[in-house]
This record gives sequence, structure tokens and C-alpha cells, in this order.
Amino acid sequence: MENLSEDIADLDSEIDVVTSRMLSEWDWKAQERAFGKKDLESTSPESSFDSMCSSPEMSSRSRHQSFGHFSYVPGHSRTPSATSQKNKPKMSTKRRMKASEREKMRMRSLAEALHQLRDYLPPDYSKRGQPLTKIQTLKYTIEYINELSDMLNHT
DNA sequence: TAGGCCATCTGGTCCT
DNA sequence: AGGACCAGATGGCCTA
Repeated sequence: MENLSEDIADLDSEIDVVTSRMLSEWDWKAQERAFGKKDLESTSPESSFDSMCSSPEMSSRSRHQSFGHFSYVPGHSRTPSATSQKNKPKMSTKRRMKASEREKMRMRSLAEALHQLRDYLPPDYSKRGQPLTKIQTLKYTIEYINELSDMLNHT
């Protein structure tokens, strides 16, 4: 029981380390471990060709509906009025692709951090032996930390 | 087959 | 100007 506070401190610092590491650097080796070669290929800088295949010009245009001369990206309900959009110059294709790559990396590091966080939860949390979803991971983590805090407070 | 989860793309907004 | 973050949409995969 006395180890509890150490455990919490450990967990805390580990989470810190993990998140800061994931956010500050992009370790391709780790990526290979986490996502496998196929994904890696698709994320290496040169392979931004993959993202090209899945990028605005190549795939997204085919994946998302394309209506004639303009590309309709459904669901941009937040898009302001047509007038205000007219005033705003569109991002260049090159810049858009770069932004997409960054966003992809960002979301992957987030997913990786969640995977690692999942490892700190006791196995009881994953019922039926299925891996926890992202949301479950976050919710159970909160639950777990609360439990640990309660235990600490009652010692 | 429907529904859940996930990865990805994208435009908007805020910040440096 | 460009990067980071956010939220909506879409399509693929998987499971009940």
C-alpha cells in the first residue's frame, strides 16, 4: 500500500514522459513498432506520395464527392457564408498537403500516446479481452486515478 | 447489415 | 505566413 503513492507518481511521470516525447519528436522506429511497415511507408516524407494518393488531388477528391469543376467537401457546415469565403484566399495545394501531413502525424502521436496510456490500466478494465477504445481508455483512466486517489486518502 | 471505431482529409481559427 | 489545434465529414474495417 505504501507503494501506491509511488505508483501514482510513476504513472504520472510516465504519462508526462510519454506525451512529451510523443509530442516533441517523431521517432520513426517507434512508428514502425506502433504502426507497422505499411503505415510507415505511407508516412515517410518521400512517401508523402501515399498521402498524395490520399491527398486532396488524388484521392480525397475521389473519396469525397467531387462535383464537376469544384470539389465539394461535405460537412463543412462551419464554413461561413460564401461571401466571406470568397474573400479568403484558398490555401495552396502544397501548403494544404503539408498541413495534412502534419495533422496526420499529430493524430498518430495522439493515438500512440493513448495506446501507451492503455498499458497502465489494470487488465480488469478491458473486459472480454478486447482492447479498450480511445474513449474507454480516457474514461477508465480518470476512474482509475480517482480510485487510487481515494485509496491514498484513506491510508 | 447496422453500428461502432478509427484514420484521414479539410477549412476555420488562433497564435507566434 | 505558417504551424497547431479543432471539429465535421467520409470511407474502411470489424463485430454482433
